[in-house]
Amino acid sequence: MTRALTQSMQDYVKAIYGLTRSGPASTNDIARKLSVSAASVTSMVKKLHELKLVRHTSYRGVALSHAGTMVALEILRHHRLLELYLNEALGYAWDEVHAEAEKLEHHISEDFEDRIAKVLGDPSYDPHGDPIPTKDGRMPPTVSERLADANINESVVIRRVSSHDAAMLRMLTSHGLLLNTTLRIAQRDADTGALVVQNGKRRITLDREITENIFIERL
Amino acid sequence: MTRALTQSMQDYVKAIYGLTRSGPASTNDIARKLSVSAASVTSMVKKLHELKLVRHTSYRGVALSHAGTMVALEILRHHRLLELYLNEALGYAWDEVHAEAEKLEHHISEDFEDRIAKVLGDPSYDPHGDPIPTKDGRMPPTVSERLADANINESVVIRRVSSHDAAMLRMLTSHGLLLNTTLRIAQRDADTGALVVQNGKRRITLDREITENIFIERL
DNA sequence: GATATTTTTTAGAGATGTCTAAATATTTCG
DNA sequence: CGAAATATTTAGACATCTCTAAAAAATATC
Repeated sequence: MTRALTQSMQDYVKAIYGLTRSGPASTNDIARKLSVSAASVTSMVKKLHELKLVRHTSYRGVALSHAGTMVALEILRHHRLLELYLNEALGYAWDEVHAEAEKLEHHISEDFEDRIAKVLGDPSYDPHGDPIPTKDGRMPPTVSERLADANINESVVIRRVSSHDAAMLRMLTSHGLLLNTTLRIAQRDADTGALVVQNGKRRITLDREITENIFIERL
Repeated sequence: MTRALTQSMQDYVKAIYGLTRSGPASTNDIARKLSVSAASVTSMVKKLHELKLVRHTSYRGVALSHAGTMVALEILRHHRLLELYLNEALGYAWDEVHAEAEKLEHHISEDFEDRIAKVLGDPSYDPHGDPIPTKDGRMPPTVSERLADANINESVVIRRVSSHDAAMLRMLTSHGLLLNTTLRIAQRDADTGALVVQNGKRRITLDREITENIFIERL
């Protein structure tokens, strides 16, 4: 902890982390993700650059520095530990945890973080199957294959649903598509990419937007 | 919930609540309690007055309106439920709960409040023995007799320690002076008002500042 | 390759909540 | 009672984070 970052700064760092999985983030991307104007992003990015949390060249996009990445991972650890805690200790459903964790993540102490981690048995994954960064900034391994890319007739297990869209999560729940559910790919719509999957006796059609956010393990 | 109050407004409302147990609060009192300048208080009080949360006449002190009191009680409910939750569910000591609850109280949802209340069995008292306001703004009964006013040779039970001073709470812990501990008043220093109390085999001297914050039940 | 479109940045302003310094009101006390 | 001390308010400034509008740079299109 070099110095206290404002909540706003933390939100930007977190947003940039999420947007730079593959290459630098544009000003517009960040603005869209945070629902602020592009001008606001430019000015905040300038501040983060001065704090050495991001690298930025005008008109060329933004990337986190090592220090910035560490900050992002710490926030992500808070967020995902909270999600799991809300789920396991307080009975929140997986579609409810995100919003509450979002509000709390900036306000818990290191001590609180340590205590809930301990109560949870030092967990590696949150209720969506997303990895919880360790205290020293390492990321537990995760499956990276998308349901969208599975083959017809293949059997797969849902290991991660990387979405904060509560409506989508509830829809999956209603069809019995939870973490660790095994399903078989029945058919694929050549035009839209939508998949029909077989979950036990149920057949469910999932459009591409959904199948791209579901990560699987092949059987 | 008429509208969202800023955290700062909530802090002022809470401070005013705590200062108006007996008569209106002065600008200076509020400034001292919140560690801000008197000028800041004047300007914030003006805003709270416009929101109809306080009554204020220039140079004459501030009091909460009914609406303001309801806001204060809701914040207090959050705070004390959190304190108890931290204590019971996460193993925080009674001297550690205040600081953490202080940070979280503004950021939990109604849903979170309801869930921890339920887990705790809808409790009426926090780890210091302070009453937890009900959801509809009623205050559970509390003892109001101070240890400071107990008589020599009287036996009393500690029912409430209304202090956020962690050092004082740790000192009490170290002498075995916890909630529901029975003790006997051995002697009183006529000058300073300090009491010597007998807790089992231990004799402990408590100065007036402390005995005024310990509330008791007479036996 | 010049022009049009899109993206990003700069400039300047507004809201919030804080401050200090100065002015004004109230209270205390000789 | 009137002067001194204290308390409160006003005035004006500053930091943070946001915005819109306009300018500048980069990219796309004909």
